[in-house]
Amino acid sequence: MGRAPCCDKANVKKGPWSPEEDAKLKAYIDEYGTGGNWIALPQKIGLKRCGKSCRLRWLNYLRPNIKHGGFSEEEDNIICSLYISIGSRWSVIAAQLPGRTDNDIKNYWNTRLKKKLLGRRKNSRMNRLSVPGQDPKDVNLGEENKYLQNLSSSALERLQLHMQLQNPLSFYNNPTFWPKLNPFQEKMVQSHQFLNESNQNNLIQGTPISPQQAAGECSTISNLKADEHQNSENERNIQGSNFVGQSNYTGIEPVSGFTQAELDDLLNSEASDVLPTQSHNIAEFDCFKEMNGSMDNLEWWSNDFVDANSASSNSWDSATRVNQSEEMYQDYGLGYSMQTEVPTKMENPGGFQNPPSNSTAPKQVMKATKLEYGWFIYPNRCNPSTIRIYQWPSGFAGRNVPKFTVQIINEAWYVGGVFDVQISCPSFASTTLINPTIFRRISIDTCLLKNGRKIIPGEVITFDYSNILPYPLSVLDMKCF
DNA sequence: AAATGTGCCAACCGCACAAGG
DNA sequence: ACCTTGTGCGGTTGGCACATT
Repeated sequence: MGRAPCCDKANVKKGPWSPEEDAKLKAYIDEYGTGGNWIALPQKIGLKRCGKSCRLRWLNYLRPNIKHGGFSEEEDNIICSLYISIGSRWSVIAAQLPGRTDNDIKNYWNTRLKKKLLGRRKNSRMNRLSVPGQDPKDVNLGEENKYLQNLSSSALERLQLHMQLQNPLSFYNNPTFWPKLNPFQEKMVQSHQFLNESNQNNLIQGTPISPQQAAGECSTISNLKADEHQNSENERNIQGSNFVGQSNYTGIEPVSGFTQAELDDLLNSEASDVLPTQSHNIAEFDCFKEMNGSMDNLEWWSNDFVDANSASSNSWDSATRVNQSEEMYQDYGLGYSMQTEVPTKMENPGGFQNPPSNSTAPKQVMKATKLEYGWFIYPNRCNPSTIRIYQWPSGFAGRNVPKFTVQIINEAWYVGGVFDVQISCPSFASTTLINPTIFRRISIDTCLLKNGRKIIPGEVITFDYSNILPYPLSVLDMKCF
């Protein structure tokens, strides 16, 4: 037996709203509010409309400060980045764009932005994929085709977008497109070249880390405990003078504290080898100490990884597997034109003074230990000098959403280059400076910042973009120099 | 000029979830 | 524990406007 209809379908008007109906609804809600009952509302006003229809009309059209059309490049960036990371959670995406409704964004994505980003070659490409075994080289293609066919269209889109960002001809991966470094940065590039090459051997070349692998990475994150002393030092500095002096950190340590053997092990591990150990080890994280070691918190963290393996948000895992046949995608045009958006000069974010890169002047550090909610970072691909930090909304508690964590979206944006990174958080009085940081293949190791670990000047930071399930709310800016 | 195709967007539909009885 | 109800969300559709053939 089906569900009872929410209203008498025979006696409700459908279709476009008339100006009179709009006026009635708006006048009533302006004066009395919705009364907490949309179903009863149309009868009170005398509208022959379904309550759901009234709600939709109000939320999508009549509500104050609603914007229609005219999406800016900045909004495009946000929508795209969030779609790649969280998929079609339009309401969450809409929460990042004041005045925009989920319906508006959904329509905009489906009718324009998706085409703009994915280009028109998708179909021909996918058609080729549907004929396995044509190319003798594609011995494993049949299996992967099955896998691809099982992906949702959303996952495929996100995968394609992701793969585009890994395109070696893309802006992100092609140094010739990058803005020129200042002399200090050039010097740092040269002086750290051998480190880059050394680290490169320890990196997972062109291969996104699956959620399972990410879980594995977290399972080894207790290696970071060795840094706790340094962190404590930093914390004292932060809470005291807001200054972190030059660190002795050499940056030679393998990525994320991994040895090559550990990395190999990680890459060869099956999820079943990894997941069972995670809950034991993550209990050692600072973040859980901050959260009083609550098992609830432990649970959401575990669920986060489980969710990352589920169908709804698994495209990162998908990327890992499909990436084995990356050539299938590599000649996609870069649907997203950002070359023209590269600023000719790096912007100084408003609100604080940034000391010269080679200055020995004290630098302020963001007080990051008391994050009430979580943060995640995503790159503003339009403006390569800017990435953004998002904050978890408190309202999502109870929906298996982490109270706080730090995540990253895509590593490709950062590939190569040396940046001084200054994190500016308006809600904090001070800022964090990473100076210098070698961004070779970058994604924030979620655990590094998740546990409130301070970013140490001179250290090599590894970002991990793989296990992302953020529910963003507010935006803060983080800018690179 | 008519037919057809395409883009766009408001609105609808059905499902999932939470709250309350 | 189960059922009912209201709400929120994402996918889909219908229809209008404009472009192309």
